[in-house]
Amino acid sequence: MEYPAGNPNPTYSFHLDENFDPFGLEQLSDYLLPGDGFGLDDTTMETMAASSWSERAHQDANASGISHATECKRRENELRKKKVQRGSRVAFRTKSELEVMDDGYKWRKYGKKSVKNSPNPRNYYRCSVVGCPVKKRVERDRDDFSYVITTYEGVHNHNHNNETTASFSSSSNLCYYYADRASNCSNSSSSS
DNA sequence: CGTTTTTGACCGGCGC
DNA sequence: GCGCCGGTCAAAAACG
Repeated sequence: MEYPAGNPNPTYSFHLDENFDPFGLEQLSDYLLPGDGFGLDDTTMETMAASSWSERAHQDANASGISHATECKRRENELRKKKVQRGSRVAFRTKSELEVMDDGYKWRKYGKKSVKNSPNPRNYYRCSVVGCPVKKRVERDRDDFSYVITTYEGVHNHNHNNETTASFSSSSNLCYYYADRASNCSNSSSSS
């Protein structure tokens, strides 16, 4: 699929320029939640972050019928392993009707899976540049379908191509990234 | 005709 | 072990 010129999603506010480059936020990604920790509002997220996802773990433990302690342990192991194996990881939650947003890179889809406890499928993409290790996942928020969760993994070993980044016009928007501290990167840009 | 999407198969980890 | 679950592969189809 070829992106239309400019940003296909007018409410998508993140830029790859000096202001906001998610790929430069490696230090934050150390605190990211494991995969199924998504789908929270910011209040819950803050609570969760403060308690090491204890709250969410509790919910999931109840849902799957295992003990809270076991679920917490599982999550800890998951996070630790992924930190070692995968390095940096950053997730965004964006209000959008479109799921695929132009972030300045070209992506090739390589998988699609339905995930447990969510009616929405998860899509897997890899950076089209050969040898580049970066992957991303895109899925709708299980709790609020008007939001899209995009998770980036890894760091590009090349520059983003300028053609697709050329013109960005974005209005103000909510865009949370999942880190130890909930950040509202609401951003209004008047550039065209 | 080269590249990307689609989609079921496959696989490895983990809980039981 | 077995089955579930999330992630990836790969062949064929679709695309432009």
